[in-house]
Parts: sequence; C-alpha cells; structure tokens
Amino acid sequence: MKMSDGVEWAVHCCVVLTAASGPVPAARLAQFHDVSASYLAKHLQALSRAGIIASVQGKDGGYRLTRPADEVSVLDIVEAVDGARPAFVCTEIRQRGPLASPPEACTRPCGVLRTMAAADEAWRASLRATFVADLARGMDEQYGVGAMEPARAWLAAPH
Amino acid sequence: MKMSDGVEWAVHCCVVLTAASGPVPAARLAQFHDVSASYLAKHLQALSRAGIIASVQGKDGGYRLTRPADEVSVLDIVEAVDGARPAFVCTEIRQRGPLASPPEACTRPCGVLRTMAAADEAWRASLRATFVADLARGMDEQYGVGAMEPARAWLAAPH
DNA sequence: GCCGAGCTACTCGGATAGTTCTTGTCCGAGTCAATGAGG
DNA sequence: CCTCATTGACTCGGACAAGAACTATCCGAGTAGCTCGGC
Repeated sequence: MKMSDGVEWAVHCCVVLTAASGPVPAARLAQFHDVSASYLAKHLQALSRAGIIASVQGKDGGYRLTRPADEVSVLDIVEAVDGARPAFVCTEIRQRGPLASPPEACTRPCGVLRTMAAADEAWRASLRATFVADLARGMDEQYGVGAMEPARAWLAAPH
Repeated sequence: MKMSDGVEWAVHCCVVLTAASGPVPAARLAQFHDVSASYLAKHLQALSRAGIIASVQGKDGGYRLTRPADEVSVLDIVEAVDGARPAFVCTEIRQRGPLASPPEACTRPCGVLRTMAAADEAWRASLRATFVADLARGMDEQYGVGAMEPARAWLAAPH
C-alpha cells in the first residue's frame, strides 16, 4: 500500500512545466529536482504515453504540456505513473472452501469489494478535484506572487 | 499502489468470527476460506497486535473478536494488516536542486502533499464508515436471512 | 466418590527462505537545428 | 543574398540488472483440558 516515489517527481515536473516557455529536456528536469535522470525519464515516458505531456525530438527538444494546466488533474498523473488499477483486488474468497457460494449466486460483487471500491472512488474523486494549475497557484500564494519566475529563467538559461 | 492480499482474508475472517459462538483456531479459519494456514496466521497475529481480535491459548483455543462487530470498522482491519502509514510520502523535493526553497520557508507542507493527504483522508473516512457488522448484515441480505447459520455450525463441528 | 499432580495435545508467536514487483540504469533509433557550399 | 544538402549533436524510447517488499513457511514457547493415581 505504498505509492511509487515517481508520482511525486511527476507531479512536480508538471508544475514546473507550467512555468516553462518551451520544451524542457528530461535531463534538465532531473537536475532541477536533483533526482536520477535515468529514472525520471522512465516516468516522463509514462506521462507521455498517457497524453499528459508530449515529447519534442532533436536539438532544443524536450517535454511540454499538451493541455492547459487547469485541465490536468492530479489523478491523471497518478494513474499515468502508478497505474489505473484499483488497489484492492477481490479474489472471490466466497467461492472457495467447504461452504463456497455457488457462482450463480455471485452475480453481484461481495460486500468487501463494494466497500473497498467505494473508498477507492472517494480517493479518486478527491484527486480528480485538484489540478496542476491549482498547485502552481499554491506556489505563488505560499512563496509570494512571481515565485515561479526564477524557475522559468533557470529552465531557459543554458547549462 | 497495491494492497496486501492479506487484507481481504482478514476482513472475511472478522466477518466469519461474527457468526462463531466460541474461539476459532487459525487453522480452521484457513480451511474455511481455503487459504494458506501459515500465512493467514501471520495476518491474524497482526489483528491480535492491533487489539481487534484476542487469542485464547491451549486446547479449544483460537481467536475471538474483542469488541462488538458494530465497533470494528474496515479501516481498523486495513490499518492493522497493511500498516497505518499514508500511501504517499513526501520527500521534500522542493528543498533540493539549484532553486531549493530554504527550510525556514517550508513550515507548511507543500501543495502536493496537502492534495495527497486530503485524498488519503477521504479514503480513510470512507473505510471508517463501514463496520464488520454491516458486512455481516450484507451477507444476510444477499444470500437470505440466516445465511451465516451454516458457517456457525461448520465452525462448531469437530474436524 | 473426590481431589490433585502429571501429562498430552493443541494453541499462538516470532524468526526464517523464496518470489514477485518496484527501483534504478544503460545504450540505440530517430529528429531537429546549425553549417557550409553552391547558385 | 538566398537556397539546399550535409553534418552533427542532442533528444526520446524501450530493453536490461539490482534491491526491496511482499508472500509463504517452519519450528519453538506456552497453556488449557484430560487422565490417572492416591486419599
């Protein structure tokens, strides 16, 4: 019941990409956050497959957001990196053992699964309500308006 | 982001214990659900450590619920078996890299953590609202009133 | 017939290997921009 | 001065090991009930 560390990296990268004026290479995003470049690349590829970011090949290429930041929910990122499968998988325990329920009586999911699924949906709904744009705004509120400007400049400056 | 399979077993065991008239050995619970006895024992020990069930030693011993079934929430079981730590752990990425925020500016948790924590709390609240007694009632509603009676008889019968 | 010590069998509890999944890394295919020559 | 082919370097993308967590298992410590002998 542990979420992949890559989720945190991916979310921060999306927030940073909000401030970028052009495509940003994966290596520079890794340097910005001081994390493993190779491993971050793996997660950025997942975001790319999910259609959240798009890759620009060749020189001066990199990644950029495909949609406006207020249309990318945190849930989108979590599902792209960590998988969209629910955390709980029902193994149909009720159909096993000496008092197994017959399959024809198990058309409706069992109570345990229903409870877990409801909790999972509540979790997803909460993540679906927050967007990358909200997180970027939170930066400004916490560190002062214009807090993203140094990031934009750093990303644009040559290294 | 996958929940331990033992959680499902533990919840079902708690529901079955609702129908039991006395202590039930771990081996019999395993036989009832057709799962590994050794591994189920591990999870029952976790429930025991959490105070959800109590062990009775010696002959005719086993496990029994310590509280009424309407006072044991599904969240209690999940936290006992799978751990109470939140799924998302913030590694304070904002304090790393060339544009790291100074520690004195990070008294409040960052926006990503706040979002994840809120979702985690929504998930927990949902699980906290369902009790073992509700699941037992669901059995009766789905399979007919008195559906738990054969289970009680099977647990009491000698093997 | 009643009591008690001893014993047996059964219970849980924690320490111990095997396996799957996540983490972390690498090199190759593809692509865009810059460059230099030619018209 | 403008156009175009060539070159070059930089980008992503998927395939490849290492480590950790989960899964599964075993045997030892402890306890309650039963048995048998004595009173």
